[in-house]
Amino acid sequence: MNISSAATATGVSAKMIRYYEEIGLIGPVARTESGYRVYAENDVHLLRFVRRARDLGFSIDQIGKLIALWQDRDRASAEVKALALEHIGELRAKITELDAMARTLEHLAANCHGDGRPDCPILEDIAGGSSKTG
Amino acid sequence: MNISSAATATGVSAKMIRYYEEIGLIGPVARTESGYRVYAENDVHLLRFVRRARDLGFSIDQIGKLIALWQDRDRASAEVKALALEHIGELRAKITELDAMARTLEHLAANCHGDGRPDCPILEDIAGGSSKTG
DNA sequence: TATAAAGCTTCCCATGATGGTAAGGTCAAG
DNA sequence: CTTGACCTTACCATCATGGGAAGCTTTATA
Repeated sequence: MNISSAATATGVSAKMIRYYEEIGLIGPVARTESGYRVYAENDVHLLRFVRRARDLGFSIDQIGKLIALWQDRDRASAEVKALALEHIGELRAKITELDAMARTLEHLAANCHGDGRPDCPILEDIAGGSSKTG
Repeated sequence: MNISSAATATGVSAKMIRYYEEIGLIGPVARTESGYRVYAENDVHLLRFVRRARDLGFSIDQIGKLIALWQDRDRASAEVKALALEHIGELRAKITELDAMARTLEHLAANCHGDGRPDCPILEDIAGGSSKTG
């Protein structure tokens, strides 16, 4: 299977497949005599694993660890769980941060006429740097 | 006021102040004869504005528009509000996306023993690519 | 005053994950 | 045997930020 078939089969672009190989996330793959990459079932499984982990928001670095655990028959599930919980913590922290921004803006927007007049609590807040919204 | 005083006064690093100038977000600032940047009160206000807008998650591009509106006495607050609502939409969409990831992982982690055994629904899900969590 | 320390300037590199493009080799179909 | 589709590597761009080097200026100190 060539790289574009592997890309179609896994949802990982050919560009990213080469990148993952370059940075060592996945090992070097087999090549034809002329240098074309050749993907076997195992390689496709691995690429699907990476794709799914990316969809769950894991960083490349975390995915490297997940792959190592996945391929280690003697892993302790505690290690996997710890990695997942760490990532959940990052996600929840980011959500909290974004939600604070959104709530602040929602308060400001609720108090903005949104008509032809120039008065605008949104700009006043950003200019003033205060956090009060009502 | 030199660049590092301006940085301290606004919470924008000297590095970023130069960058904002370079990309045209803020206009070129006054210079001493020897080429050192000199910041007046107005410049400091503008930098604080940028800083606050960044804290609210606006992109550089959006901040450029906010600055233009801020400095336009004849602006319509509707334009500012539209910009804010657009950004709120982006924030809420991102939050929804991250929350879906977090909830999926929380389900998987809840079903993972997290002990010395290798069995792990987290890895099984990522490897299997299915979305079922229970 | 001479010298050292601190601060300024520009320029280049790196991040993380992804996309784009260009130049050149390869393969399959007509 | 040509054409077109596909592969390879190598470089550039994104977005916002930080790091560092080389060289000039200003300030502080002996």
